[in-house]
Amino acid sequence: MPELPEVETIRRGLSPRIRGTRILDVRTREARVFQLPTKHLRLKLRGRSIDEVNRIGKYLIFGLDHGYLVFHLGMTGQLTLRTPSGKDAPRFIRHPVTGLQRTRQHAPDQHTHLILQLDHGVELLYRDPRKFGKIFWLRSEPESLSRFFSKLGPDPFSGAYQEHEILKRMKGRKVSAKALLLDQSFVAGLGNIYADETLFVSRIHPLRRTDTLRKYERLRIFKMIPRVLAKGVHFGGTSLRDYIDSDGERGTHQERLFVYGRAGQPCVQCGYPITRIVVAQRGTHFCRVCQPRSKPVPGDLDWTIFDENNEPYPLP
DNA sequence: AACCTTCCCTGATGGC
DNA sequence: TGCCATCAGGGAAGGT
Repeated sequence: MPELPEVETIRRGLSPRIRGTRILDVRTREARVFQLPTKHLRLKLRGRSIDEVNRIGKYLIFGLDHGYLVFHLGMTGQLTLRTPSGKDAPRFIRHPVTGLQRTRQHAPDQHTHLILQLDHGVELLYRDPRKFGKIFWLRSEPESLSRFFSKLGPDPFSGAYQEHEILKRMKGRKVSAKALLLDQSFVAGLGNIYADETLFVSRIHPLRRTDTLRKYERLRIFKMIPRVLAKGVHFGGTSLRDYIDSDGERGTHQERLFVYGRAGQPCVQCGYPITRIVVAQRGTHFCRVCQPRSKPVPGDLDWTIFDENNEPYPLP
C-alpha cells in the first residue's frame, strides 16, 4: 500500500520526466475514481502544462498552469509512465515466489482509469484495481490547496514538522499509539507498515495509550517518524503486493522491515518471535520483549535505524 | 469533540 | 477442479 515513502518514490520518478510537458489528451475509464465528472476533468486537463510534481503526506500533487491535479493512491493505486513505441510487459503477473510483478512498462488494462497523453510522446497511466484511490482537481487559487489539506497533519519532511507542535498534538489523546500514528490529522504520511516500524524503533507497545506516554517516549516518536520514512524512501519503498514505482519497478524495503509482516520470525534486535495482533482494525506487528506493554523503556534510542556505515538515512 | 465501526473493492489464498 | 469464505486496508461517513 502506498504510504509516504512509496508516494515520494513515485514523485521522484515522475518529476524529471513529466515536468514542463503539456497534456495533449485525456482518457478516463471508471467515473467513481474521480471527484468530479470525467467530462469536466478532461476539459480541465486538456492543453494544460505540468509545472511541478509535489507531495504532501500520501497525496501527489501536479501543479498545472491552471489548477492542480491531486492523486491519492489508496491501497492499490499505481502511476506509471509508458512510451507507446516501447515494449509492454505481456500482462500483470505476480511471480509466485519472488512476488515480482513486472519490470517493464505495461499497456492499459481494465483497471487503468486515467491516461494522460503528454506532448513528448509519453503516457502517464493511473491504475487501481480496488478503486480505493481518488483523483481530485483543484482550482489555481492558493487557498484551494490549503482548504483541501486543512485537516491533514504536518508532513514529516516539511517545515511544519516541529517538536513542540507534534508533542502538543499528542496531548489529551486517549487512543492507542498505533491509532495515533495512523491518524492523518496527527501526522500525514504514515500507514500500517511505517506505523508498526516507527513503534518498534521507538520501543513502544502499539496498545499504549497516547496519554500515558512519557515525555521521552513522545520525543522518540517525533524523532523516529522521519527516520523510518527516510529509510523507506532510501530503498525505493516497500513492495509487498501491488506497489510499483513510475517505471514499474518494485522497491526493496520489504527486505529490511523490522516487524511488519514478520509474525513468528525472530526480532532483529533480541531474537524473540514477532507478535501479530489487531489494533484499530489493522494487523499490527511488534516485539513483546523490545516493546513491553507495562514498563516504558527509557532513553534516547538510535539503534537499528542506521545504515551499514552507521549513518542515519538521509532526509529528503 | 473524540473515538469507534462500517463500508467500499478486488485478488489471493485456503478449506472442502 | 471448482466453489465459497476470508483476508488485506485508507479514509469517508455515520453512530455513540
